[in-house]
Amino acid sequence: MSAVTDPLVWEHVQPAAARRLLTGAVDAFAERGFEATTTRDIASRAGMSPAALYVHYPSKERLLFEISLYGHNAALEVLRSADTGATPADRLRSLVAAFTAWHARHHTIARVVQYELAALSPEHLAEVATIRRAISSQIEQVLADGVQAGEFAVRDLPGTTLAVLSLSIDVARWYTPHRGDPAALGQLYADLAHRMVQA
Amino acid sequence: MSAVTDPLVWEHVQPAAARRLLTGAVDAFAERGFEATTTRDIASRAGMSPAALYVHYPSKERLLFEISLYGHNAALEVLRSADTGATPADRLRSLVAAFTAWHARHHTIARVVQYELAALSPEHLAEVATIRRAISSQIEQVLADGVQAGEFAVRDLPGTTLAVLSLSIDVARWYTPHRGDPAALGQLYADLAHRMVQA
DNA sequence: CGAGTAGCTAAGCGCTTGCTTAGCTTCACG
DNA sequence: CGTGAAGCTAAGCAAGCGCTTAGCTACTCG
Repeated sequence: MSAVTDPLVWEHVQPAAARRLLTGAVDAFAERGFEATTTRDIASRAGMSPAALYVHYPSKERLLFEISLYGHNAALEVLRSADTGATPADRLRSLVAAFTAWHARHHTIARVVQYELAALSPEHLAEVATIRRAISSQIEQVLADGVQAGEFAVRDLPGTTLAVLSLSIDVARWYTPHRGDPAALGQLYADLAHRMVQA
Repeated sequence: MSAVTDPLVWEHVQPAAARRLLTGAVDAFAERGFEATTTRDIASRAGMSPAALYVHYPSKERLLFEISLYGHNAALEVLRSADTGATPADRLRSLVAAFTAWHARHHTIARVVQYELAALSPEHLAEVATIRRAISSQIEQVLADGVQAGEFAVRDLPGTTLAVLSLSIDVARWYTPHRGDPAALGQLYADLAHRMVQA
């Protein structure tokens, strides 16, 4: 049950106590949701009293925002560095494989990223929404390039973009480590996505 | 924002006051999640005092369970009556179109069904889990039939089953009425799913 | 050494939560 | 007409919530 988030991902968070609080919050938010998680729960996962949380973060929502912002940026970065390949087909396969594998490998972070948007303040939501649009554009561009090159046959470009993203995003909902290797899942999904669009 | 659930769907819930509470709960759970929804919120959507809720339902969780159980059964029923067609390809297209359109048309119910499982009691969760397995089997069987008939080329049957389901389920996360006609979306997704598996 | 600061805890404040109680009104039915 | 059940509300209870306060300890640095 208690899937403990890899602390290496959060090495940039200093001091260590702030990092322990943050990883505890990721696990709690992913397992039970933001609203069902108490500040006492987060603090006790970090081995501290509830008040210690407020030494490092001004509110529970701010903790969520830091996780969500970092997670969105990480996902976008994964896409940007995976947009490689000679043809649109190669690029699409690389993008989908990387995006899917990220959602599996970091499924606790991904769950917070994808399913706790409603708990963000309007200002914070607007900030991550910008990143979400960039993520979506990255996929849409490759599909458009593939159509232009005659490699892809796509009837509804925005709809198909959303479907390709959907496939990877939904991994965060159901994935657990016993469901297999993230990289293998990425390959399977790259194949499925490619077949969805190829001419 | 406040997408009001079609009361026609809940005609079997009697008396009318119980139905108003239930549709209010569906809307509130879909918009804000089970944990963020208060019994006062549900009651006020039904135009009643908080105590009136307990005349009709023993707890907030029971309200969630009735919604979730009904929603799961409705989704399974939609699949069972859509499993028609001469070939596995026709059957798959029909299943995916119907399942996808249901998630769009009833996206508030679907959101509760797909994203509030963690708030159910262990006993209630076990009950809906049975229905979820039946839903999954329905798709897996068609894919297996298609492979046997040589119509489909599927490397990883459980993985592909999950992917096909994923595509439709994720509709509940992002769909709003302004995103177009549920039936058209169903056709698009039927096409995408078919292409994912065809030999 | 002495002062300041960072990091923490015990205690608790004001408020909201799910749910209960007591009692009122309406209406079917002998 | 009288009685009981059904359906509702006003009021409120105990528990738990996010967050604050006051104060302690350990460490850095002039």
